[in-house]
Amino acid sequence: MVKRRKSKVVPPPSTCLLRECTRLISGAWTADVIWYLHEGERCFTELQTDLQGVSAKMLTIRLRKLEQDGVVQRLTKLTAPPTVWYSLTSAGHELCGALTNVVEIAQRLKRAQAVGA
Amino acid sequence: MVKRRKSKVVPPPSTCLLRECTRLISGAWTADVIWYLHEGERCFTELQTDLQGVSAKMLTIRLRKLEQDGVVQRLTKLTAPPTVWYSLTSAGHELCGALTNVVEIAQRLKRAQAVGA
DNA sequence: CTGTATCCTTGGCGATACTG
DNA sequence: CAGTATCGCCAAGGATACAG
Repeated sequence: MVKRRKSKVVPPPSTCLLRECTRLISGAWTADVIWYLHEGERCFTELQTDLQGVSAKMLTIRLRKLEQDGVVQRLTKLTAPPTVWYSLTSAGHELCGALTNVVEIAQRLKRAQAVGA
Repeated sequence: MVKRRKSKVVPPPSTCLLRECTRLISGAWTADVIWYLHEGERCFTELQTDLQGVSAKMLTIRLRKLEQDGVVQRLTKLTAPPTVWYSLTSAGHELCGALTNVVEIAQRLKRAQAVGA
């Protein structure tokens, strides 16, 4: 059953250019995954440790989405206990760099706020 | 009543540096507000029109938060029907620039994805 | 080890009505 | 015009258990 009250799930494409793009880094843990992957190749449990508090479910979802978006690469190594390694693509590294700029500005704003208030 | 089951609202400050920063641009319409404000000073209803679909409540919340974060400025003009003008601070413009970089990368990734799939 | 499936809670956000 | 207050829905995401 669809159950639409008015017209909820309406994606007006005009103003959504930005939203489509911010969707790339939206969601809990997304930025964190990119951040920790920037430090180098990591396997699943390592990431889960790094992100301290993320559930396996969310980590999987985020990694799948980022892989699909071309931000991270998945590499299965057929070792005795098979492990999977994740790393950033070149675009992923670029994205991380751009994100870093945002973070810097955010930090500066936070400091300014702390001084001001 | 606080009602904690395990230890839900735990804000471990170590890994949360990034989250604190991404929090700045998180939430529906936040990026859009910054985006449209970048084009110049806008009043409340103009923004509401620009953002096509935002409720007054959310717009107010976003503007208040962005103002509090030092991203936007609020200026009340005591005209006959009093109007309020919003604009980006200098930091806000920087933030918008940084966001633009992210958007560019996101667009490129989207094109690559369209080609690849 | 690396996930996947299910259940359940929380709060983000839309809708609506009211105020100065 | 520029908000504020209240209600309610729904989806994001945490917890847990299970699978390859």
